[in-house]
Amino acid sequence: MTSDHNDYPRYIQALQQSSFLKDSKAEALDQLLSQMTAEQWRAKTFRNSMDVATTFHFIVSGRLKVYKSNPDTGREHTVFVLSKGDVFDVLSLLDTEPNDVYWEALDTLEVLKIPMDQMRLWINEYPVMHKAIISYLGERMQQLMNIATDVTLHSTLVRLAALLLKNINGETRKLELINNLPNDEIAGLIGTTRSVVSRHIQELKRVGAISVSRRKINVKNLEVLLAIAEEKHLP
Amino acid sequence: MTSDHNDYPRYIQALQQSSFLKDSKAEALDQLLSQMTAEQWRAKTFRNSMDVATTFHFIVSGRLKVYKSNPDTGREHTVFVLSKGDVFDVLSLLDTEPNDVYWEALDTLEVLKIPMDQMRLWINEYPVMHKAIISYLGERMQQLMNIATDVTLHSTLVRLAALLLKNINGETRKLELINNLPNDEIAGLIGTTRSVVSRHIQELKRVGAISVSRRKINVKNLEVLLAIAEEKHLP
DNA sequence: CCCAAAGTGGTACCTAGGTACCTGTTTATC
DNA sequence: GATAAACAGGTACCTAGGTACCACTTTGGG
Repeated sequence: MTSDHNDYPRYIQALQQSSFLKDSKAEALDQLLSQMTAEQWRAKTFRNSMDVATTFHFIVSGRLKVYKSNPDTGREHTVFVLSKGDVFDVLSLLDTEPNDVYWEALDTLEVLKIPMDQMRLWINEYPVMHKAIISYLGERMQQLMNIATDVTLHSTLVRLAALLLKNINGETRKLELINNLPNDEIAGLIGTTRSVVSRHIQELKRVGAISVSRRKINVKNLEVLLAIAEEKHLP
Repeated sequence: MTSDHNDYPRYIQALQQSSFLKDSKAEALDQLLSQMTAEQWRAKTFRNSMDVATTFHFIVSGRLKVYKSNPDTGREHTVFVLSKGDVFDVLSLLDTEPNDVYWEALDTLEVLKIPMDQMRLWINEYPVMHKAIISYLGERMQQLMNIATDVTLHSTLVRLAALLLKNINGETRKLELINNLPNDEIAGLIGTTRSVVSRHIQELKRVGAISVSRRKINVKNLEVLLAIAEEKHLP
């Protein structure tokens, strides 16, 4: 892509905002963007590890879920929801053994893509990137450790309350990132099934913690939600 | 520690074997070991993130479990079992937010320790370490992703069978790393409770997949175990 | 060597959460 | 705008797995 492209400033801004590239200089980003191609994914399009192993992606807008599934039972577990500034797949970038993971667009997704080899070359040209990658991986590892143990250490109701709290914007008190998602997707995020989520949403409405209108969850009572998430809520 | 120490050759050998240090030169390892102190942990001694945040550890011998727990219920989930050549805590090394994790010795544990700051300095002197750390983190992340989704995607029996298969030595057909562990600890590894493990061990004995003698599990029939792990076993 | 106390494993009972079935709601087609 | 098809959510029923209780086995102190 050349710098006279219509969306060039918007793309540069998206790259600048990425925590993955946070220590990179402007000219390095220019050089990177010049090698990239823009692509649109319609909602619900998905790829697996094979498909994305040879291309590295930056998200410009939209949401993408990263999940594993059991084809025999149809159960899914969503590990991350990625959005603006996030990248995938970091593991392929590191040349680890292929890991069968799926990526699926939750909305219309705008990505910038670059061949994996070129991305590796670019990183080697800017050694400061190694530190950035390490801290990115460290953060993700910590998140993964929590996700890994959450399912066994806490009940589904507690996990649902914690999920809502994690995604509330401090100022607007509105849900971010996970708003507008059907019960299906919420279930995947806490490692359970849709019907259990539905049941718990009824319960949370009943105790006045939330209200639901047109597929949007509104938090009504933070204190109750906190009490549930911290397992202080005696039903 | 000076190079005239009795166990010096054994320690050097342990460091050489570590995948974390695999690309390091002999003199770099000497320099590292010179700054280290040996320490023994008796079985069942444990530390949390606070305790180990300021010291970096290398395991020389023995096994160490890394786990999270819910103090309200007493449930525990073991994330990793570390042994000879493994290191902890990598996340503290990266200066990420403290993560409340516990470490507990499963046997008598021999570690080499070094102040965290000195470890950071040493790494910065040997830039090849950055790549080693990245690939170490990548591998662990992949493992964590599997652990995170296993609990929701597979039943406890399937997870137990898979755990046994993962720890069988290809040649001797004996269990490694997890042998000799009480049902308690096995339960922590697959994210369930001791009683469920006990019940499943009865079941596996009944179908002839394993036998148990003096707290040691012996795999009798790999095919049956594989069928269960791959969910092809119709009970 | 005896006894207490801690450690380990087995199992009956019960409940959290999963399956299956249903109703209502939105989107696409002619 | 009518109708089908896909999508979304609610809930009765049932089972996998957790709790609680027991019995046996090992360890350590006098």
